[in-house]
Amino acid sequence: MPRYWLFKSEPGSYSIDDLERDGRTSWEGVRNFQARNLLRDEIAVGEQVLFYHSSTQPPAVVGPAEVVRAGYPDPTARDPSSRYHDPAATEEDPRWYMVDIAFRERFPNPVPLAVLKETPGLEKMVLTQRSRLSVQPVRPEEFEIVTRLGRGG
DNA sequence: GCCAACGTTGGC
DNA sequence: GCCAACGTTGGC
Repeated sequence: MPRYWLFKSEPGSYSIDDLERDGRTSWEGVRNFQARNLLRDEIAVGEQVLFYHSSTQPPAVVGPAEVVRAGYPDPTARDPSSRYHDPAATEEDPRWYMVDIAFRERFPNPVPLAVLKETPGLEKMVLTQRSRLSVQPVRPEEFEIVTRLGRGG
């Protein structure tokens, strides 16, 4: 049973435009243990991801993407020149993980956070309850509702 | 720019 | 192992 996820990114850092241009990308830089555990252990190839723009006006889900490579060590953790460098990461214990995702679609109608908050069926979304988690699970019915809104229906 | 929420760190 | 201090995220 495939599962669904939501990945947050500040568009100034990496946006849906960047993903569309690149085709695919590695989701580096996640430095939160709960999110790390999802990336390392749970998220599987073929699963769908809602791409969310945070810290922007308005914050919104901007389109779906797809997981094309499952969890593997995030090399930026061991790169001293990276802003994501973590001295605690070693080859034996990489500490931080990432997955690769591919562009699938850009919503004609990005779905703002305010709309998510007032849409029936989305009351329990992790996004509105534990908003700071940058990689989070999405229920199948939530994915369905959000993609319908994003496609304009 | 403010500030609430909350994850992480470190002293004890 | 607790918990206060601190830092970061992210909506507003």
